[in-house]
Amino acid sequence: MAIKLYNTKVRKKVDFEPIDPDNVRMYVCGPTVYDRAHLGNARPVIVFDTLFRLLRHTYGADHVTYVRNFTDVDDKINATALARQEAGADGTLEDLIAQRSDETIAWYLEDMAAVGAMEPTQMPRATQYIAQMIAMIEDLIAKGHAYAAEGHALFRVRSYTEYGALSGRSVDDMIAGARVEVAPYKEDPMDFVLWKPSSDDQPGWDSPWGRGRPGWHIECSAMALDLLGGAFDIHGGGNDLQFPHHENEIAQSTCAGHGFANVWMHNEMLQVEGKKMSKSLGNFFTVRDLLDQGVPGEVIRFVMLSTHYRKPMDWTEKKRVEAKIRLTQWFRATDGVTASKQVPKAVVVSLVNDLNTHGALSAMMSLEPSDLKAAMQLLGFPDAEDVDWFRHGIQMSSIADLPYTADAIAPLLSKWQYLRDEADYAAADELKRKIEACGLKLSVGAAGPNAEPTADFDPAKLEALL
RNA sequence: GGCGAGUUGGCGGAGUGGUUACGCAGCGGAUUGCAAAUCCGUGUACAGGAGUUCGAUUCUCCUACUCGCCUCCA
Repeated sequence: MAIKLYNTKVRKKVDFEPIDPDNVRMYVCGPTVYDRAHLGNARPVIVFDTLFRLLRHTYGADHVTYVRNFTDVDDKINATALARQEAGADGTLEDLIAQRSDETIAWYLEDMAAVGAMEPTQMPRATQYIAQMIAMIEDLIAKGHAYAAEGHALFRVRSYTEYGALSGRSVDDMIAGARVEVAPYKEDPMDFVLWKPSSDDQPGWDSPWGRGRPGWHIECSAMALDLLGGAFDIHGGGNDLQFPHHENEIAQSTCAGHGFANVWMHNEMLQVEGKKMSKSLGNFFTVRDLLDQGVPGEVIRFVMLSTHYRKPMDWTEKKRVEAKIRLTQWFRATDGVTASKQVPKAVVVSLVNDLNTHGALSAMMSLEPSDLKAAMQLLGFPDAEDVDWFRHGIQMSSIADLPYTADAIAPLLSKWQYLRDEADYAAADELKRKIEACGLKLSVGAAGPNAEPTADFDPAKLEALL
């Protein structure tokens, strides 16, 4: 089935035709590793992970290369390292910077794994590509698209006539907007930094322009070239990166003589209860915060996939609750079931249509268990057999296989059943009321009475009932 | 100020030039000692105005409103 993707570059959906079906190549802008990933950071990760899975499903698992970088050259990382040094931490500033990056990367991978994201094929770090960046800058200068000035290297925006095409802006309009940094060493206010000088307390590398560090944009161009070649298939990221980051990447790579990405994909932003997530509004939280609050990663993933990636996604408490209910039903339906070999067509049809994940989830509402399981696997949901919170709930509802409170619950449920069998409903209801006061919820299924713990479950109260 | 996206039933959220998803909630029913769960049934909504058309929620233009980006931020 042909995949259609919305290409920001041409502002419409296009049939996706890989340059090489045996090696489909995708680059996604990764995080700056200075702190825990917030919920908004998880959106592109989940979106492009889903695309990665779809591409693997379509072209074969070994025929897709997915590169996502780590930006580990950044002033916020430096600031943390410097603060630690001043607080008396051992090691050089370089060590402390590396330490901060390393721990942040470990957190990131842990949190993203929790929401079901596979690791990309390659995860290059900016600090490993300094030489390639310098080479590319030198090439741009040699070709007249960049220049050195006062320890900086700058991209000459006026030398690239297509500048602004991706984001639909013109250089003149932007200057009219007057929100550009004016600097004496710039030929034109729109020119952006490829390389900048470092002071002694900042990390730096030797370069033809003196000791310094790369600007933000050049790393993606250099890494993509090295790992994916001069032309590749898909470049993704949040739509806040469209300008200037992606515009600048295009300018750099194109002027260096490379084809760069054919398809540009941008996900919309995340909101929380209808508002932008921000520290000042007090609605800012990380993926780890949610996980620690007991929100399972697959619930986060479900909520993310329930809105199309090109629409703003509103994270709400209500959606979180509904997602968990839905997933519980699906896990219940697929527990112990063998997945179908083929993913149901209705699900694939939605996904290949510009990653209509909501449509896919909708189609999954009416599937047979084995088909549902196959679809869930394609979308990156774990198997029911591997989900701890789900297993725990099942265990609690099975009299034969209860955890530590089994001895307490079993006789109580037996007694309740006995009273009901005897039609002594007044006594049965009274007992039910007491048991439920302990935070258990009673129900009657085909196999007999069940007890499921609620959030208020208190084993101590249960012990007291005996 | 510049650029862009969006506005669908009570809510969430797809999609389509004519037959109008899906989920939640609601309502009716089955079942149930009562519940829960489950099952069946049930809802013609597409911001406003103008235009194109035999016909527009779907295309074009205008208006209103919302949101995002332009500044470290996915």
